[in-house]
Amino acid sequence: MVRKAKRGFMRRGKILNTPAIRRMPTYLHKLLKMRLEGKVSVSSTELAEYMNIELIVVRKDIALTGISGQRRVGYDINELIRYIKNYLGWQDTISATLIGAGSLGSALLGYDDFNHYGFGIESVFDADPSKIGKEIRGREVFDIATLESRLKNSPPEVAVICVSSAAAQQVADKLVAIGIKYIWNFANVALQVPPGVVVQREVIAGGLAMLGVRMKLDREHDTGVAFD
Amino acid sequence: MVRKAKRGFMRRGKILNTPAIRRMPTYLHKLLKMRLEGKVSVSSTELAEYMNIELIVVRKDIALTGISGQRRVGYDINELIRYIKNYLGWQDTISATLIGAGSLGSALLGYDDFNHYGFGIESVFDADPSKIGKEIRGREVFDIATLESRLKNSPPEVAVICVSSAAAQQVADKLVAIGIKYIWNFANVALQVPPGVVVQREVIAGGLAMLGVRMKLDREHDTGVAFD
DNA sequence: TGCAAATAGATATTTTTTTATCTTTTTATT
DNA sequence: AATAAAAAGATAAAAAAATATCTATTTGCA
Repeated sequence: MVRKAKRGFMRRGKILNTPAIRRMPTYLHKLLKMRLEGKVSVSSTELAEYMNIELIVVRKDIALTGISGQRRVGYDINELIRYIKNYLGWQDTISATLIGAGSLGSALLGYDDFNHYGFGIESVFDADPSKIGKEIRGREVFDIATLESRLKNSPPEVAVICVSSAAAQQVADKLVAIGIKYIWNFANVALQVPPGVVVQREVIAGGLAMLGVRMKLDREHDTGVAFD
Repeated sequence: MVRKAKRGFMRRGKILNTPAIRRMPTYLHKLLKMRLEGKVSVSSTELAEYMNIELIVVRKDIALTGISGQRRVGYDINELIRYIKNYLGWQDTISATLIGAGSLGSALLGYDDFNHYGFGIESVFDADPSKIGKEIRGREVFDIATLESRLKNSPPEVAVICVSSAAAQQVADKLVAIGIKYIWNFANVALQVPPGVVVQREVIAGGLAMLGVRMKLDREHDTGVAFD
């Protein structure tokens, strides 16, 4: 029996497969490594074994990128790298600024894969006088008070927030003010931003939550249930 | 991991609602803050507005914890905190060791919320001679060569891997050898571990992938589609 | 008192994601 | 050349997650 929805659904056109998108960098990392090792093709079986996930998931994910493989052989590694990057919008370099030069910010600056992913952090800001003017991983740390004047003329596409949760909203407001539309937020707060501004939030403790639940389940009775 | 059902299907006794579990720490963080501010009850409406997600999602998530709310009022904050912690298996302290005292490891050591979440990093190991013996965030860094002798008698429940991707598998092998069953892996590799050992992997670039896809979609045609 | 509004709780439906199964192609082997 | 096996590709089904809708309860207020 069909019951008519009052206002119907906004069809999204099936564009954002979140879990699949999140798996892509892992494929990419492995593929880049395989390419360095001189390999030229890869099967979904191989990737599934590496990732410890079901073969069919890998095939579906790869299909999302639109690539064609060769039966009985697999996919051309170079081509697959290109297709994944393209699917993720990583074909050209994404310009970024980092706000917060603490240990997390420093870790991100040192994250080698960003080079391969075309993610370029071009400037670093902090409010801590003991950090301003110093270099972190080869980049000068600017006073956050100068953020507007330094960036407003050609703001980067993305801002990465690595400040304390107490300071994050204030930082976000500044970023919005200079026209930044994409924020990657590592602070432990849900930022309030105007419509049109996209916030991608990283909740570090999310993984700990998964671990906790799994430990609890194991304690209760051991099951062979897979989880991610 | 290979779960082969020739025909029909296997019923999973337990359900793991991954997205819901990952949202829990965010609720928890907000609730802890509200409690500090002296609030005693909270409605799902309030939490939904804070999180920028649908009200009904919040209600479903809260229902998972098994708490009962009061109609027209909401949930008792203290009680909800307790229920969420319990749902996540965070009611007692989880003992942990950290391998890798670089900037990411340091960031985790400084992550205040872990205290509230009952996650206790009790020891820190590194292979870098320039770090061994030094203190990081008040903790002495031990030589990873001493990992076995120091931990084998009473291994912590969880090990956090914050070493380079090149070293991660080797570290994981050591951890498995001393009987650690839960690994929280921040290195950019899929670790190979024996059955029974649980690896929770944090893929930092996953969020960047989401951002990239969103930017691409916006470029192609501006839509008002929400995403996470 | 009675009504409106806010909210939890329950149920139903839709959409998304994962998993299963079937089909085709290609390669290696006998 | 025939055959078997490995892999992609296609289709179908099931499970998981999100969303919509309905119901009951409580509170504040006219």
